[in-house]
Amino acid sequence: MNKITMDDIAKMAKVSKSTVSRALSHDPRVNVDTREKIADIARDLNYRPHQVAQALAKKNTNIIGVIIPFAPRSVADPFFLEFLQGIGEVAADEGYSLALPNIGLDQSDEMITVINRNNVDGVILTEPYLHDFRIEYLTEKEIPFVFLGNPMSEQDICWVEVDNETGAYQAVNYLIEAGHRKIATIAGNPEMVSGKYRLEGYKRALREQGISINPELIYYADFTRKGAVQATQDLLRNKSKYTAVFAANDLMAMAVIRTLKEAGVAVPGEVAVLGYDGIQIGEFIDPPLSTIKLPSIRMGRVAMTMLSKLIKKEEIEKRQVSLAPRLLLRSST
Amino acid sequence: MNKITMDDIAKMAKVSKSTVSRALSHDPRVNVDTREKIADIARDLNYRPHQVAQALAKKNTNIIGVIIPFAPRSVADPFFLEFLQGIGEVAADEGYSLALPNIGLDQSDEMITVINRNNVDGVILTEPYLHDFRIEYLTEKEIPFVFLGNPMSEQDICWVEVDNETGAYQAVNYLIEAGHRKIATIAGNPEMVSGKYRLEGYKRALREQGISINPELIYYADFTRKGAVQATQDLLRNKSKYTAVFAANDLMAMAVIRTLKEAGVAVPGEVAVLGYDGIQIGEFIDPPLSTIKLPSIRMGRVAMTMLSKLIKKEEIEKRQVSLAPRLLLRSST
DNA sequence: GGCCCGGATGATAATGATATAATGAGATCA
DNA sequence: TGATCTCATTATATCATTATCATCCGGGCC
Repeated sequence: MNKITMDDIAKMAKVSKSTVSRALSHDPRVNVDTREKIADIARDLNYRPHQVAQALAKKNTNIIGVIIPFAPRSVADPFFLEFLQGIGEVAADEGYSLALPNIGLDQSDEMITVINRNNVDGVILTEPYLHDFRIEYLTEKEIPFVFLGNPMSEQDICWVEVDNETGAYQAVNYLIEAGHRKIATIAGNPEMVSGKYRLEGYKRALREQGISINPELIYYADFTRKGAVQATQDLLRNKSKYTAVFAANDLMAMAVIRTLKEAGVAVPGEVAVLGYDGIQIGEFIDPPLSTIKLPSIRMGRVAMTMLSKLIKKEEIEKRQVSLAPRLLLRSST
Repeated sequence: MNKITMDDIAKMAKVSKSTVSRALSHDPRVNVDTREKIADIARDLNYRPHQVAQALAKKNTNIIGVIIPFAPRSVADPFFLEFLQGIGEVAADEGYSLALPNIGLDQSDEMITVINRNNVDGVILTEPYLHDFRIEYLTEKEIPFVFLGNPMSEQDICWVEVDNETGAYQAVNYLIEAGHRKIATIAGNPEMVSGKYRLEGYKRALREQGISINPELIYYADFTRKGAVQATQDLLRNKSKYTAVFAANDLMAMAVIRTLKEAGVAVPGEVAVLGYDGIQIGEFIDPPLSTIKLPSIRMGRVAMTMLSKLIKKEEIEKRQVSLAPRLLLRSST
């Protein structure tokens, strides 16, 4: 099947391909009549510009790389899919495609491949680490990027987040006001911003209410189901008393609930469980999961909108967007 | 930041860029010494080929398009994410990136955009329709493609599936053997292959066991949660008796369970519910969902492996792969 | 000595678009 | 009337590669 090119159209319209190029990109310099003639021919032939050639000449690909944690998290975590949905909506409107590089455990290698091959116009990153090496890398390469989550960098970086500390504070504060005094937490990876500051919020809530922080009630997992099961099993062997568990994400909260139930602990009767993220599936489990609801889809939209402006070098009124967490009470507390 | 090109390397190595190109692609015609010299320089400069230029010259992009139903299904349905994971693993191994075009309701437009712009080497499609127009389109354009699901076409198309009819038959047969006689079903979209044949399996199981098919117990939804809630509400108003519900996917099954529970119907006490897909999240709901487990990740791997061979025009021993469904009993039945 | 051969490399074209400089015709102005 | 300017269009360069054809050179053969 012969693909039709700009040259073909040029010949048929008896003009040069420069004119065709301009006509199709609505350049005002080309005469209205010729533009319409060219447009007609292009439509008749069902012509679509060759994106690769266009990308080479224009130096942009209209492709956005989205760096989502793949194994072991992605399959398990609907939160990122919701976020992706938000990105996708805006990206489609703005004419971008999404590329999902399959990021393994060693993100540095993958980053180099993705970025250095000059085939993305910008990148959306998730899960910032403290002192995230990717910032320096992308800055040096002059690739526009937006973070999901505040990477806590001194630089003026674009990001969208829901403040982790505030959200966690709000969560634990609620538990305290509901009468809980002994509150355990399954914290996330403390090297990640989200892991660290959700724990900080937990601690601040306890402190402000005059409750001493018991290190034996703080467990670390890696935001995965598996890690949470392990942590909960440790918790079950713990001699300290506790009446509530705050998990640093919903996925872990769900694992906590199941593990507790399997051990014969009633939720929320004996132990209340509170999650974080607000994934849709949370309402289907038993008991329906109380959680801190993040506007995941909206965050995706905001991130992509920001990235789009960044790429076009448009003015961005707010380069750091902090959305409000919302306590979503279902039945696990 | 100046991107380094092949020309730069050519100058430094004092050879032509033809030689550089050949050396870097391990062309045997180039002398071993010069090849190593060039390789050294390229490594020192951290050179990566410009993928877009490469794509233009070589006429392939190393990008695979994955057509996943976006709104309203994707966010909701972890099944596709699991499938995507499988694709991603193999794609990474084979050096392909994945592009996720944001497919809206009107798939035809999107297909044209994706395909006609010459920027994917191949496509993986999900959810075949009966007489799927995309087959003709892709065949004509000579774009390699693999379907998730048997599109029931006369042509020799590549696909991976778990036979819908068999899986559904197995599911319903189990219900019958467990003593159920009045079994309702929430069928999927009957224009989709999966919708139609899961219903066929349901019917055959009843027929073979000598149970008459009651059309009043057959409801149609569109594989979404929302549709299933509606269908379940209709079912609740139904005068016919029933003791079990077979839902054509897990997402709907979960909605069925919740809607029944909200109406005060005990699951599985009064009504058993059986799903289809085997998404991981199903084990967390109450009661944990019994289902037909599809090897979603494996299907992704198989599909991508097949597509890769198709692109390279390698021999494919089996162009149609049918994997076995597995009845996964948890507690909803 | 002339010819061929093959290994190694160079020069040039091709890929399909956009960007930039050049051109020609007609209008405007001093 | 010649110079300048504008407008529409063409010609050519550019993008960073790969593909194709050409060249060079030493060695073996007749």
